[in-house]
Amino acid sequence: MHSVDQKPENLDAPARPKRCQDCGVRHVSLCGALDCMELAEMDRIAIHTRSIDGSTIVYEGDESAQVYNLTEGTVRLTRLLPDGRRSITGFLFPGDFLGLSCGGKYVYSAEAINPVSACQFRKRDLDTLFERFPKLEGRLLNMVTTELAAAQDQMLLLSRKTPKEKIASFLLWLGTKLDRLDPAMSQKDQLDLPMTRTDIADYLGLTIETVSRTLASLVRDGIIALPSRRQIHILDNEQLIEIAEG
Amino acid sequence: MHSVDQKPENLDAPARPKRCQDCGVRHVSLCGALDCMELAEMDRIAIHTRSIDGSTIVYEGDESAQVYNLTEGTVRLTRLLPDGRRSITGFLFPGDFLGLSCGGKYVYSAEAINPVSACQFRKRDLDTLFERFPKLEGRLLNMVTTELAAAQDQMLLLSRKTPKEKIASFLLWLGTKLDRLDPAMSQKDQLDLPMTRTDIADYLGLTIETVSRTLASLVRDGIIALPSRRQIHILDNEQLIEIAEG
DNA sequence: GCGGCTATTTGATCCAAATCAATGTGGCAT
DNA sequence: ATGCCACATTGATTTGGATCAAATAGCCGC
Repeated sequence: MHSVDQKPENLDAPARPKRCQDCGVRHVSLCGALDCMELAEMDRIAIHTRSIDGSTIVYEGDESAQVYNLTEGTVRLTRLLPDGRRSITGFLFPGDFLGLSCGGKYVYSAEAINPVSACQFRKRDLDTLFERFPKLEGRLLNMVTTELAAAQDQMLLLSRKTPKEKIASFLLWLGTKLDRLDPAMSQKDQLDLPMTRTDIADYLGLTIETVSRTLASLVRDGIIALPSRRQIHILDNEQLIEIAEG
Repeated sequence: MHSVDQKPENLDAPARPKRCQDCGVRHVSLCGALDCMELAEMDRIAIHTRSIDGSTIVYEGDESAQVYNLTEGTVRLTRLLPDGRRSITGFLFPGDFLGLSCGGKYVYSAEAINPVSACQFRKRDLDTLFERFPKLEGRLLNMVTTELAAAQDQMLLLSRKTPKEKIASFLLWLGTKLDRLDPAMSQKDQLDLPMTRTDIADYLGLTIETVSRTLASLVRDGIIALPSRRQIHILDNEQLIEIAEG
């Protein structure tokens, strides 16, 4: 199905993320939710890891002893049915956490869809940290709660939206995500897709053919342009919003 | 669409939940995750409320100043598209929390589908409690994380399972839920549905006709029986499991 | 630039589930 | 009991998106 079976490599001399300009600590990019002290401490116990394009970072069903905080790149979370049908339950971007799930096992596989860097923590180290910084847990609670709300949006999308609405919602969502990553550089109307059509299809509960045809129809209507396979220009944001919701 | 527009009634002399046999405190049923001290304190700041069948407890988009802990009954969480298409993103049972979502607004409506009792907290009271019992937050984090995993299961179901697989998964899931509520009384193979066919359809991303037909086909295959509209006997659990996953 | 490979697009056909349309059933108020 | 009404089932028809099947376009190593 997918040839992705390398464990992430912990480099011998681990590449460290850049230091924060403000406070001098290295970056665990927790969406700006942490103060410097917390950042510094989290960084102290982190191992910096890299995963190459296509490699699997965690495997569905594996013992979940590690938690990751993504610092670079994009990760897809996948679930499989025994016969190979696949669902992508989410994409992770820098700042997102991976592996927080309670209980002993990961409930999804996480695969790098481009070169990824992450800070890796042992779960029990993190627990120790929670005791020293009780507010950390509250911040994570907020993050997970936000994720849950997003998951519910996705359920509405998957169960009740048409392919056109799904694609429109997806493009708008991706726009805000990419914009948040680098507000300076990105023009919100010019998306660089990190994922393939297959990924989009598995994220939206469609086939690649339907994704392709739906994008084509949006091009025909002058709402988007496809300068290349991995680029999408949004020409008419207003109308995209209109399509996304009845 | 649905004639559900009564705010929950805070009874003048609020009915208090039963005291715990072990420790004498009143029940905030947090899935057994709390110790007696925490329970007692949570109970102290709770208002006990009741909602009648069909009433809406919280409205999508409303200011979310209240958190509820369900003690009796069943609640459905719904999201609507502007044109009325509906998705039920989950059902809540006694012990479940409602309204934890961060940010200022509820992201779904919550409706009682039978008579419901709940302990109601002001969010800021809960925050105060978190400071006194820092572990509480960690426990909630675990609960929300578990919910998130369930949400991802549901995404796989919605996007990639066939109607038959959806119904089978639903029945198995409901069985474990109802069983957990009252392990003594319930026989796991005899389900009392709290929800209508429409609710099931909106939960599984199907139409009521398809729900009805699919149940009928399971009856034909001798896998379940429908003694009445709100009762389902599971005759062949093994096969139901087999159907639920390819 | 030239194969060779994979991702993507496009076209033709099919089928499962939605929609449309009755019909049946159970619960409840009178 | 009776009638009413919302809920549920069952049947007929339609259709949107899946599937099957090429064709095309990038992209990489050489």
